[in-house]
Amino acid sequence: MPRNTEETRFSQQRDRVLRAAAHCFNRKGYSGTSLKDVATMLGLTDPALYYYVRNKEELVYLCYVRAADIGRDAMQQAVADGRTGLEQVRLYLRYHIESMVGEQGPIAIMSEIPSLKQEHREKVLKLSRKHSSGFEAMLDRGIADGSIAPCNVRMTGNAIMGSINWIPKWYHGDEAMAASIVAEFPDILSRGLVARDA
Amino acid sequence: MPRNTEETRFSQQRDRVLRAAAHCFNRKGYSGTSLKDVATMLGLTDPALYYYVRNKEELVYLCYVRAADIGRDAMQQAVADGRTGLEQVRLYLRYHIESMVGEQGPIAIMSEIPSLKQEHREKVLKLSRKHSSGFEAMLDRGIADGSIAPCNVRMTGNAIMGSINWIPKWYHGDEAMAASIVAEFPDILSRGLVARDA
DNA sequence: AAAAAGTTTTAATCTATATTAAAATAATGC
DNA sequence: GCATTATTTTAATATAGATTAAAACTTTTT
Repeated sequence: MPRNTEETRFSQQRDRVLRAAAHCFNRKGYSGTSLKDVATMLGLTDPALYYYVRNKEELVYLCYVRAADIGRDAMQQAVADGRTGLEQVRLYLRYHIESMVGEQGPIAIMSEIPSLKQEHREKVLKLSRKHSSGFEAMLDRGIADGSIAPCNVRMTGNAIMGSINWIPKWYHGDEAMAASIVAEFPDILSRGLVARDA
Repeated sequence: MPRNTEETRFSQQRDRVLRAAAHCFNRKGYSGTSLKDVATMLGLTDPALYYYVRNKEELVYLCYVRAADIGRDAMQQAVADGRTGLEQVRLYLRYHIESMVGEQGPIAIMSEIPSLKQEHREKVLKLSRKHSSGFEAMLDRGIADGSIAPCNVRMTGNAIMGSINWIPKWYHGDEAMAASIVAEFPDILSRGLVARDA
């Protein structure tokens, strides 16, 4: 019991740290936000953060891993829930976007991977590539099953993922806006994919 | 003659500075890139940059203004050249993307506007909003003339612009890739807009 | 070819902020 | 209530990198 509760409390607190950091990083960039910025946001002083992360670089790294995990979860769920490739894409968009603008709080944009130290950079790039491949696989599936019109999956993936990645740049917690994004984006981003002949 | 040639040489050099800076900023962010990084890229030492810009903040500001100008030019040209709203959108996408991956060298992503000092921030935000409105106006025009299916222009604009803004994050000068982007993106991004009934 | 203007460099300063160390406070188990 | 562990703070250190100043080239002008 002790081990367990302590661990959850610790990791809960750490998650708060990561969310606060994501919020700052999304607005002012990695080096643009000081640890003090993040700490202040949580009502702490900067050195307190070192209780949760080894250093600033690791803080970013963990934010990115968290972002990747959330994206992966959305995709897995979508693949499980959707029948056709098109359905899967639509569900993925919905799930992922719901996470981004919802409860899970701000999710870090992976915009400064180059600033990570080699080991971390490679791990994040790996996750990132995996996510891209996963998305392209959904597109291929849709093309194969006839729900998606043939297209350059690589470029289509880049286009759609870019649009999603950019959301945290202009969305900053406005509730009404969140609803609007969830309601509109999946459709806007997938409308161009559907096979005409069906 | 003297004034003129000197001025062009100066502004040409300054443009090289801005392009080098944009390249660095796009990869490692504002505070993540040192003036030394930028200078080294041009075969200079850091203090030399102060001959072209007042300080680092102004360097970013000028990069952003340059980016805005290029986007504006693309849009103006598109509005001049296209008949229907849909045509204008397509041309704009093509022109803007051609600029981004072409001659004009890397164009800065406006991802750290919050780091600018108030005066500059306001100016850039103004340009940015103007650009967004311009895009939404093209969409409205298309909906009015029947070339574009009715949609939430605000969100559709956010979606498409986000996709474009993200390009410099993954495109880093590969020629073949550039051709592919120019060939595919305009179509990928506008396919979802076209009115079905036509 | 001397003077002036334009451009870049070397050397010196200055500050913000990441990080560490040690101490203090709060919480928990016994 | 005491001892241990967890969490945060205050105080001190260290350094990178922006900025400034003054000097050295370089190019242009006359």
